[in-house]
Amino acid sequence: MSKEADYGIVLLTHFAGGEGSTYSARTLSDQTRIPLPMVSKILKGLAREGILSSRRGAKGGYSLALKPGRISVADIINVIEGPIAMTECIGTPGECKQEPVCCIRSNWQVINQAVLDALERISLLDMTSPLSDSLVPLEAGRGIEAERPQVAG
Amino acid sequence: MSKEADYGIVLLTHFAGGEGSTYSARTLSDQTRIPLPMVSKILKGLAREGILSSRRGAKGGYSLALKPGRISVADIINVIEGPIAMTECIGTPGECKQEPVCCIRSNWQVINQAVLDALERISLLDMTSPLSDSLVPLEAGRGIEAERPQVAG
DNA sequence: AGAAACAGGACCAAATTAGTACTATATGCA
DNA sequence: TGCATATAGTACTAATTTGGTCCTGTTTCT
Repeated sequence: MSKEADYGIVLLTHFAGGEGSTYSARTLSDQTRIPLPMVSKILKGLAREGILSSRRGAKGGYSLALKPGRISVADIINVIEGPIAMTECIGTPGECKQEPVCCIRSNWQVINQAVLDALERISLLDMTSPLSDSLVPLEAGRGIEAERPQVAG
Repeated sequence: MSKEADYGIVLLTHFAGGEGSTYSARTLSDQTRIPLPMVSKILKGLAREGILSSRRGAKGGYSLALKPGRISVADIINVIEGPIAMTECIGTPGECKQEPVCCIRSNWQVINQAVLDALERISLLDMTSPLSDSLVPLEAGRGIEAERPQVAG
């Protein structure tokens, strides 16, 4: 994940913990220790995409455009980085020279979708308090046989 | 995911579908349409890490060092790209200036672990045939409320 | 001996990313 | 009205990462 998306989630979580308050870019930079120009850039983008609403001028700033329970981590990554894709061929089919002879593309789509689903189920509200540790990961077809492999040295 | 890891999985899946056969880099390059020098580089790395075993000289080549049911997708990504980490702070704690005031790091660790677990349960053998579509993604704490948010324009 | 094939680097070029800067515009307030 | 505050938009640069290549060994088979 890019730093911009990372920062974006930190910033938005800050909003979510703040009960609908309005924050200026400067305030957020101070509170999160993320450099001001970076904060500014990210917030501008999020406002353009409709995640934040903005107000210019004195006493202006940014606030969440939606309830924090209605925004998912997947949404945020999506608007900042573009579509979540583990492999290139997920996002841009037909662009890959290997595609005609590639027999694992459909499997990647299944895996990608599972991760996507997971990130879509985690809301910004969830991020404001500790997530349950008993998250159930996806189940594979046959799974790994017996013990873990001995790898490297 | 980097292209190198992507290619690596394609190549290894090829081995897994080939009943323990030995392949030369050139043969694999022909069969997968991945440029030879790239194939060569990747296979060398995988051999060094113990995923493949190699034989030099005429009639030499590479073969899987482990049963395909005992190697996970996570293992492969791990040896090619290094530790799977959605955010920088997962892999390198203490390096992030935001860490002292960051309250979502532990949540990222939970999410990261869930994805990691998922990828560890998918073996190379699984990749040789279509994965079940009914993979169950991780469950979030409270989850997203009602319908999806209206984002962008 | 010679061809086939891996081992190990060094190396380069292009793309991406992180971060900055500048100008314009809107708002609130004295 | 004038000034301070704050976002909007965009252009730019610098550094890192990545994808990809090449070369020089060494091993093994015929």
